[in-house]
Amino acid sequence: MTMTSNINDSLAGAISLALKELYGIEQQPADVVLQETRRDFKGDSTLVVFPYVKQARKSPEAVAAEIGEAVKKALPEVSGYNVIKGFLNFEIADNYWLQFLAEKASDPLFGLAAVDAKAAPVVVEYSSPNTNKPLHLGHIRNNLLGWSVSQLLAAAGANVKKVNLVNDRGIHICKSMLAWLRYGNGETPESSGMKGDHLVGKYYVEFDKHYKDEVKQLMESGVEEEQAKREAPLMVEAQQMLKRWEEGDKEVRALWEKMNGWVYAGFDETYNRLGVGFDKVYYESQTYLLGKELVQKGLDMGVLFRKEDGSVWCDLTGDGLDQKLLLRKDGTSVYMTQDLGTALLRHNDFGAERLIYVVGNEQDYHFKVLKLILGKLGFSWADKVYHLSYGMVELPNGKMKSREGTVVDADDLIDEMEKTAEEMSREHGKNDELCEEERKHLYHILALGALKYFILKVDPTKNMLFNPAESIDFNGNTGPFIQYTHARIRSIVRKAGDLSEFSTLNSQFSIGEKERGVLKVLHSLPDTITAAANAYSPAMVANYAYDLAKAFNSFYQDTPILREENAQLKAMRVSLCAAVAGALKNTMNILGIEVPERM
RNA sequence: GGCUCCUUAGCUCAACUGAAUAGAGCAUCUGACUACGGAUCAGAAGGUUGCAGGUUUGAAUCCUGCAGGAGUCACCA
Repeated sequence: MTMTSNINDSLAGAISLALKELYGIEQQPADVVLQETRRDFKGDSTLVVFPYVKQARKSPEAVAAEIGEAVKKALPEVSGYNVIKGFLNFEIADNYWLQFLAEKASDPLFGLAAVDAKAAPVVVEYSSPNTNKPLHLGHIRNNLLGWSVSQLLAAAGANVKKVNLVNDRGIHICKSMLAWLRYGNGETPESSGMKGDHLVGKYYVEFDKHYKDEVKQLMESGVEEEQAKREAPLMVEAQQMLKRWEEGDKEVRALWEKMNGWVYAGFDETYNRLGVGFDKVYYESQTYLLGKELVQKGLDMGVLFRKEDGSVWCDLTGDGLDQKLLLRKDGTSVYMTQDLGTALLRHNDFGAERLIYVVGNEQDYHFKVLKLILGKLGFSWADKVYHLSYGMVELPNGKMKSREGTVVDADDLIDEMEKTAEEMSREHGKNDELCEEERKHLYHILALGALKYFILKVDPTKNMLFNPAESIDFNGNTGPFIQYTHARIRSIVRKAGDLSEFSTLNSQFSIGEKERGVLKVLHSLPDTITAAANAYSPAMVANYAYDLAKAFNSFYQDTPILREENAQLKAMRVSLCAAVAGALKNTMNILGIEVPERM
């Protein structure tokens, strides 16, 4: 006998049938809600019968008992049931769990859906940095989320394409360029020994400093603040530079290319360390013109309008919003203009089923407007745009502020984590067999395991607090705890050698509570991945991996595995170990976290 | 000020579409090692789920009001 369906599906089907036969209640199997039986009660799967008692015209206890009896008769996998108030707890036979282990959980790809490469892709945009300063903690959450959500959707069967949209043009870039010209003395990454993105960032800060001085001086000479900000010579010059850039001025373009090149080299290094990547990279410098064309089209269609000063707007007052600027009076484009263009381009490039944007919740308004304007421009696919809006990262002493120097730099943070991982490993590790290079790699994956898990375990939609001290913790609900569990299991499996696969046919044993506990967590993996993908929530996967590791550790602590004398039982336990290791590896992989063989 | 979101143990976080006694980790305290890897496990303590109402057989979850916090309302991105 081979297993065809999941026990919960069987239960739902049988319950649906029983409801109809006993009480004439029409309830589709898909609508039958089953939940895991709470630890304190006997059973594996629970049906709450309260919703049916009114129609059944019987007491909750009676309804539960009648359904229980009918389901038990219908399904051989149900070994029994018990009723407590309106809760019907089904008990699932050992054989079901053993068969599940042998036939499903042992598959290295258990829980992962096959990807149809021909299906319309789901395009995930994430990272999308500005090229005027290096990546910081906020970008880290974005990058980890983007990568992980992509992995997650793929695990659920989607044909995912990861894209990055580099914001390589605009007034902010001009600020860095201008400051470098003025104050840089020809400094380069080579001459300074600085990473390119950090060097350019330094001049962005430099601009701000001098600009503020100018504003202050103007105000002291009696100019109003607003006017001073607008008319400070540095600002005027930066704007002129942007204009020259848009006109294709050779000198400006050459400098722009040089400095952006520095930044890209720096970014690539950071992306590599974070273990993220893209299928396609867009540059706004190559796409913003399309946005301008769209604006012209909108004007022709009459859904946009031009003001007297020449600026172009979209009127959204009918949608309860404001008017939105799309082109400045000097004809240069703004953020929204570009995003309109890139959305169209991306739609044309991929014929996407969904366009997902991993962008912070500070831009909720922007995306609301983006979808509205796309709709007004007549694009039926506007509703395929999905803003995966994630919360801000805060520090124990409040928000990150560049002015106050509280920005946590991505590269520094990774350095810190790696140092700590090395210290921890030297103290606790069992890695004598590893060579120097392997050890370096180990420190790296432990450091990133800690960092990634710390960030991804939190519900993406919520703001989170990043406590540096806790993020490098290796105990409790952390990445390294799960990595450790994996390494330990792999050690057992290696020692077990090639035990012949256990067979459920002649198994002469019953499974213990701890084993059943682990099997049940394993069993819920496919459902967890589906639910997590629907919710775009790597956090659900992270918490799953932790639950599995904990269930396993508890089992491991008081159950002999290699010391077990009953060969069948031993084989089953080794098989269980291997299955858990596989599930940990796959779920951590969704989070972008590598698991080591030893640590 | 308008709009959006948030508030769960001392701290950081869970709780899938409303269901049994709201769960973990950290920190604190107590146990378990000549170990199939102790970076572990077992246990104790810790809660009026911001406050006040309402809907429901049943509310952390849904509705209303209030308080506190965040974001946004740019010719920045």
